[in-house]
Amino acid sequence: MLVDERRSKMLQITELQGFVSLQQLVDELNASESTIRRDLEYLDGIGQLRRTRGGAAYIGDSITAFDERRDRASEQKRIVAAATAELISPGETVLLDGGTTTLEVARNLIGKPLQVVTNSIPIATLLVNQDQTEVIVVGGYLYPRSGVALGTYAVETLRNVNVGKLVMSVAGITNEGLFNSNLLLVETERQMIASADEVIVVADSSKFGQSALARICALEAVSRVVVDSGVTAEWSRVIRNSGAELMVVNTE
Amino acid sequence: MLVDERRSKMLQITELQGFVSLQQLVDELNASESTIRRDLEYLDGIGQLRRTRGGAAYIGDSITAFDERRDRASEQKRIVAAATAELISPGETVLLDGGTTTLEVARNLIGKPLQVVTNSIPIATLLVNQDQTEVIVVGGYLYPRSGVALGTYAVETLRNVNVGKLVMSVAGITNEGLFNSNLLLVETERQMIASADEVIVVADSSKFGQSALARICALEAVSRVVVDSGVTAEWSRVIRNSGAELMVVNTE
DNA sequence: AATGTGCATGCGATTTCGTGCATAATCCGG
DNA sequence: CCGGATTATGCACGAAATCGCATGCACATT
Repeated sequence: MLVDERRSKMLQITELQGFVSLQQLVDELNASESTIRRDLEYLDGIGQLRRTRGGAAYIGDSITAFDERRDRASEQKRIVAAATAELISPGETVLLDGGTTTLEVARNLIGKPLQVVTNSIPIATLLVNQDQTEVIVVGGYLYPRSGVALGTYAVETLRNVNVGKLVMSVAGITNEGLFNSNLLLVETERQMIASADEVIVVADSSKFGQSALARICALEAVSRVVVDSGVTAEWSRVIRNSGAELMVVNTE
Repeated sequence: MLVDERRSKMLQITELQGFVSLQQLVDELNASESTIRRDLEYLDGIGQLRRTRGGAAYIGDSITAFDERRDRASEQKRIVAAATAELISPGETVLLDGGTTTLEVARNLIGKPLQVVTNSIPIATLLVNQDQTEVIVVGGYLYPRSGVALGTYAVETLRNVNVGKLVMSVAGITNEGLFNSNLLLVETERQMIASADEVIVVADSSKFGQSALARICALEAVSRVVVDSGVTAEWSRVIRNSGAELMVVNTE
């Protein structure tokens, strides 16, 4: 491994986590403790990070202005997201919708060789520097706060795309189908569904029975639903009757 | 294999990966270690890449360019970027190309009510949460490390866009016109120019006389050039003769 | 006081670099 | 077409930089 390469990876790890222990760097970079210390000394010297006892901390000027530590997913959401990521095999082409849950899924996809299509800027930011992942970003009007591209341009681009699997989250699931609370978003998601062979919906059990402003599609359009173990037997039956495969993840 | 062909491939490999080991170049190009060393020496000499122990690193607009020490050059870049931002009036629609310089311009646009179109994920990330700024992101294949969307999708989207001003940076400026080092990037930038009423080029004086792999356009296509005060009288004359307005920013 | 953890330094081993020189390829004027 | 000149390439070897291990010290905890 080259010197610059190693130092660059150190910074990447540090930025992603905020803090790193010296030991973690030793493990992940396959270098000796001394080498890591010397690198830290150098990087601290040029002001790229700050040494601390036992490791280092990242300093400011975050290019990924999305504070990933802010919208940290709950433990339960993380487990469901990890299970969803397991459904994606290396080499696949997958379309990731925006949202904190799918962002968490994306985190669990790091390291797999994949082609990822997304309209979410946070997801694109997360994956763009992973060498195994090829990222195609869907353009459009950027919705503030959530950082997802919506609208005509997004729909138009998606129309020219075809992917194996779509991973999306929703605001509500009822007998009538899937719901979300934003019309632009729903319009975009409809095209996503049309562009995907298989539709995977990630939801937590509280979403069942919840309706929202706009209906995305019927349950029949869904191939698979991933949910935490809080889901009731009744809703499990509804989902299975619709033809979707239900995957309940143990989150106790 | 021809000399230029080999060196061109070296640059291509280096740009794509960010780092390249000498050994990898030896293997992939079927040349001896000495030859590669001499090529690296040459390419480093003309500023196309940076030699490092054991290999080479890509020079250029990369969002992971951690080695950018806080020297006078980046201070210059900030001043020039700030002056460029002054050219943009509230209410305008502006297209921002990717790159560290244009990112710096974007920082100076914060607070102005604007409609910003960009193919740069870092710029989109920076501006998406500013209430006064409406962001339209251009989709496409995300180029690793620099975080800009390129390729067919990007060109296609840009074709349907029209903006008042385009702000772009380049790798080189000669009598022949503007140059950049990446074919996909150049293809996208050509469409940007076609979609803009006014083309503003931001450059530092060291770029003058520098050529690169691919030509973007002739000087006549440029409306305005912003540059630091290191530019020579001769180059100033060349630019003015081409019909572009030259804006020299005092960076002493 | 004993123990544990982190840090800086010195030193030998290893890798990489630059240079000199011989050989091969290419160019060019006649 | 040819022969000399120029340039490019490959190999070898001494010099220099880097890496990893070991040692000793500082500081905190038990």
